[in-house]
Amino acid sequence: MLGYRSMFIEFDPSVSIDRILREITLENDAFGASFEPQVRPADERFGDFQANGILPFAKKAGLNPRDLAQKLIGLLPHSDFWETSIAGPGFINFKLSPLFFKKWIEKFKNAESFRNAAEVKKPQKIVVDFSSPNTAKQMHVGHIRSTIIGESLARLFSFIGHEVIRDNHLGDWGTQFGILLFAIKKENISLEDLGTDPITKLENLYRMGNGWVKDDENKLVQAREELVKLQNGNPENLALWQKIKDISMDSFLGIYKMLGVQFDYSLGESFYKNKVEPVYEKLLHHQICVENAGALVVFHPEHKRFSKQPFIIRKSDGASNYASTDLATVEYRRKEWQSEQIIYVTDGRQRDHFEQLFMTVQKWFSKEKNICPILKHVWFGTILGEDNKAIKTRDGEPIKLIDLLNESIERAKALVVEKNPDLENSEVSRRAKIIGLGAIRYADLSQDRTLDYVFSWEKLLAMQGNTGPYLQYAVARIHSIFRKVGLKPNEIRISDYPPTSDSEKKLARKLLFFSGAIKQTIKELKPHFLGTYLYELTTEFSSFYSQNKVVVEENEIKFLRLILCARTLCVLEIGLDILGIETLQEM
RNA sequence: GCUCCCGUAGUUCAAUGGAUAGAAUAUUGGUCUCCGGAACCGAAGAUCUGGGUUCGACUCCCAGCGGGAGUGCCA
Repeated sequence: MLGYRSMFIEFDPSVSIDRILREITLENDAFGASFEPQVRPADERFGDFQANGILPFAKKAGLNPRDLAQKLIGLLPHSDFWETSIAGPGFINFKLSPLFFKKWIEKFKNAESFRNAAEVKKPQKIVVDFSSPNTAKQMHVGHIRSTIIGESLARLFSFIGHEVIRDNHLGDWGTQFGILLFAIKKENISLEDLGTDPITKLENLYRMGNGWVKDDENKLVQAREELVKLQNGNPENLALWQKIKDISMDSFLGIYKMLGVQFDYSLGESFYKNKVEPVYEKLLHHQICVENAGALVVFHPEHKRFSKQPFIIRKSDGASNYASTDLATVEYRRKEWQSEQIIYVTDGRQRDHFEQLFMTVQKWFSKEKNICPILKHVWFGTILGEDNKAIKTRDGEPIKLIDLLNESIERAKALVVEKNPDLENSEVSRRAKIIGLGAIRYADLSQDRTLDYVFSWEKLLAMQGNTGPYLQYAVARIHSIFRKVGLKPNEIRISDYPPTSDSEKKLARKLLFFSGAIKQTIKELKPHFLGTYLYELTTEFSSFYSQNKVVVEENEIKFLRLILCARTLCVLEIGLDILGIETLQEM
């Protein structure tokens, strides 16, 4: 009887506690199947986990919550793994025993066992659609969030066992090409000979062209003609367009390489331009869309807003727009790739668009009795300028993404040189890159993605306090300890001792919450939950490190502390890798 | 007009409806014979206003106030 009820050492201990509470309440008259344990991590002062479910349950049943809590505790089989107590109005606190910590540390011993423990039961094929810059322009600060958040989510999905397809949905078929082609021809520019920074040249040309057409109706007409020629397949314009795309991709790839991002596909809107006609036909056939003022639009009568606000899928001049290509894209990803889930990582200002897109797709797929992939819009806040307005490309000075990245690397370089005056240049550069890019990534990923923030160099490039380099520093120090003892982290044997000192226990305790942090990050698709957890783990480590000397005479104490270091290192390296932040052995 | 997002220490950010709202930074006092001071320990400092729901509200609902966004042919 106690066999199946006995506590298993789970990656997430709250799972075991929840299961046992459900088992013992299920057959009991006082509780029954409707009892929800509500197991949460507890405040350190009270224990390690708490079950809050007694309070609402007692209220509903008209019982005294403390009495009921007492009853529940009475039903619990004795365990060497925890102590329970009732507190406040009826919280049940679980304080895990040193034995539990010892067993947990023994069981989850390397990246492999962490990964296995975190794996989902049913892996899915998930498309992550992110970054998606427009060709003919440089990537600017506005693109950093999609790129970094998207990559992090992709890594997270992979970590828990999903199959991930990274797709860079390039904006390579917009109206910008009319203006750009016009400018190229008028200035008689050769795209083969744009010098060392071709993308900047293109961008300047576009800006120039944009200025012309604004003031001159005649030039606007000519630019439109170039666009029409391109869309009709004019070979000259098509060749120029392809060349522009190649130049753009070169510049994007430089940034992706720095950031460790690799796409499986970069299909872009142009890929779908010939796939929209059948979509129109199908949606018309199913009476999902209607013609309205010359355009083809979708209304959703059941929706308070979209019953009036149209989703325009074909413009009145017959041309497609991003709604058209997005529809075709969903169909392609489902049919060709069998995607079960599609995640779009874009600016929050596109929320209406995606809401309308998703509703339309669901109706469409439902009519055809096709399985509709799970569609999620992972939106993020705007990066604002000093004036609290979005940083825009057209006016003002857009901050180029490449400049931001390089600036951070330069700042890191100065610090690395300051700390290591004799280090050779190549190693300085290597470390500076990892530290500088880590700082930027962490700055963005450590805050809730849905919030806007005002752009500031200081914020993005900070290297002290709650920052990427702080986490990297802890990793480097752990490596340093292992160098000192001449052992590798995976060579550390289990100590006979469980965590005993205050900071040993606190550190071990924090390690247990890794799984919870992963789950919460997945549930909300918000990497800052993981970032916050890693920061908290790091502060526990730093505290432990300064209060407990690791390399001591007594072997069992030494190995206990070394194993805590090894496990902390493992969690930090896995977690930081999910955030896309590289680590160093020395910094 | 309608819809959505956001108002938390001086500043920048946290807080699956749960116990005394956590950090960073700035200010300030310590650690400084230490396995790496990019560190550690301490002090001080905050939930926009008013109602409501709840055993319990930063969190949910309503009304204000303030900031931002979207709202038919850009993406």
